[in-house]
Amino acid sequence: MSKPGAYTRADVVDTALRLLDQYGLADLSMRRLAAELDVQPSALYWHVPNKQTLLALVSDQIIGRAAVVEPVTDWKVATLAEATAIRDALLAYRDGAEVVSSTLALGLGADAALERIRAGIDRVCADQAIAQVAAESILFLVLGQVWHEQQRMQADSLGVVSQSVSTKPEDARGETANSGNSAEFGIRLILDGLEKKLALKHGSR
Amino acid sequence: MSKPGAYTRADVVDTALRLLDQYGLADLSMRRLAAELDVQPSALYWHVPNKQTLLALVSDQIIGRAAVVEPVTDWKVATLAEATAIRDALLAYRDGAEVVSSTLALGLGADAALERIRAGIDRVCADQAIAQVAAESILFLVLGQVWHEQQRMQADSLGVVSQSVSTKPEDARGETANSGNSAEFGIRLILDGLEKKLALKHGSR
DNA sequence: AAAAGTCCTGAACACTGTTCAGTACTTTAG
DNA sequence: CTAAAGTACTGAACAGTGTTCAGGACTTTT
Repeated sequence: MSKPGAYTRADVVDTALRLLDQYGLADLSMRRLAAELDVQPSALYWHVPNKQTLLALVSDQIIGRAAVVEPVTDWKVATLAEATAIRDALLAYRDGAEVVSSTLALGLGADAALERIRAGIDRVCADQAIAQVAAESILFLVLGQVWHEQQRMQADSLGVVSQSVSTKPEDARGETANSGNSAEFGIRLILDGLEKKLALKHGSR
Repeated sequence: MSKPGAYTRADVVDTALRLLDQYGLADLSMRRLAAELDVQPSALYWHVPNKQTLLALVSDQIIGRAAVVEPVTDWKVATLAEATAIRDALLAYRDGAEVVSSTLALGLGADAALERIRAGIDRVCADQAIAQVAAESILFLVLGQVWHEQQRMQADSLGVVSQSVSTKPEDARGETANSGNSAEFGIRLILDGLEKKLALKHGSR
């Protein structure tokens, strides 16, 4: 084994995730992470090759904590539930969408998200290429929306309050509920489009 | 006026855009930009308040150079053409999608892209909220795809060549053509889904 | 001739990710 | 029981980063 007080890679990743949620991605530096663990910055590089990899591990942690969806028969409902679970997971951590987006774009990890969305689609879509594009479409859509949303949250909380006239009293609750629905709405557009395409394929046989 | 050899804000932005395309976003530092203009780094802060704003201006430049689409009657064709024009604009500059994504997420500029896509949708969609979500869906989809694509390009060119067996001779041309088609495919899914939703709304009256 | 405005210099501040030789400690091997 | 190997870390440094700020030329306006 090792020294009793020694940290593992999992400890480092967990602490990084906690700091991310607490201070945001911009303030998540290797030095800050090291200080939080009462350790020299260079110590982190024993556990992790570089910061990018650390963020990839954090990403995996974020989407790994997405709720498990109970199986349902309708593939559209199932896929929508899967996408919503991922959406909620991204929303659960500060700057979650930005971290996962970057990681995914760089091609490191975070593939679990795609796989989960594809699982529902694959049940009805035989064409692998179509299923892949459809799943990517849904994932990019969710990531883009949540990223935008989280950035706005931070901007709002950071004093740039617009206090505009357009803020009707009912909007306070209404907006949060609506943002969830309008997120679903975009996904539904893709699913409906896919359904139509699949129906045509079956019908033209 | 001013000293003849003096730079304008446009000069700074244009040079930034050139350096972005040449060396990529990661290597686009204020110091490098200053060196390229034969100027001290601090001089840049007379033209621009900070780097984020600079990148926002660069973003506007990128999507501002998207080709003008000739007007067509079919709203779906028109919107698809608009989205494709934006896609091509992003692809025209190295790391174009990443820069625009970040700018858009931060809520600075790059709204022109959304407006262009919405224009086509607004022609048939009376509900502002629906049109907004549909347009956002398409834009996020395009940004995500191109970002991923450009990152893979850079990774490939940077020696991490997979030289896998799956690279059939025809794929060299085929992939480029296909990536365009599969990009269109995702957008079409959204447009088809929207069309169905609109048809239901009209039919249920 | 004086004031105002424009564009930039030079130096510094407070960070950042990362590397590397060395060190204490624990576990395994002979 | 001693020697080697492996684990987890220290301390210092390197080479950069965005940004600020007092001041200096230079041009234009008053």
